Amino acid sequence: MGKPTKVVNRIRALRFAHGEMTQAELARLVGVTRQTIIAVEQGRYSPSLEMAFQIARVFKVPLDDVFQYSDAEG
Amino acid sequence: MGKPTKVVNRIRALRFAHGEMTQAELARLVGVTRQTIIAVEQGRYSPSLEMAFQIARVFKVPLDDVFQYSDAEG
DNA sequence: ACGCCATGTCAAGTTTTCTATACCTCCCCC
DNA sequence: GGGGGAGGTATAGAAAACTTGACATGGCGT
Repeated sequence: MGKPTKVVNRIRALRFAHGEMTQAELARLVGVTRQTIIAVEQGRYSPSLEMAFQIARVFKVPLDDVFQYSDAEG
Repeated sequence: MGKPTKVVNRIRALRFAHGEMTQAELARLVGVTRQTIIAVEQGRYSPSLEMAFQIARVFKVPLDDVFQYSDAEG
């Protein structure tokens, strides 16, 4: 299942916009494992608020720039 | 423990700024239980990203207006 | 004094998020 | 034609978030 999540994200785009940053590198900078990044990037589940803030911080953008709430779904 | 959380919030202030909205009413609008609102408002744990977006939506403000990430904290 | 409402606490339980291993495919390079 | 790096899958289990229900306190109105 995983319930496709109401929150969408631009992590993949932001990674490539930041020097082709790999999932492993992002995971290291955020302080989580690689599969957590994969799962969040794919929208299999939405991250904790703390992790969301840390991802935004890595990319030096506001949180709303990484994650958007989509009402239409589920 | 509960780990005092690196994320702080202005939920209480926003509730009072919105017609003295009660915790129970906010919980109803967000779609969670009253205890969850209490715990998040007190910073006992940080909410999921979805819940954070829903709270911001109730108050009609951006997410960054409700929650702030504070690096300094143990 | 009494009831009621808002806030808060505790404890036990479920669901979701996250970790740790392991393994798999595809592409590129030597 | 083998090795390595990047993305992805699967499983089991820990940790955090969230629920349900019961109970305690203080303020307010009657």
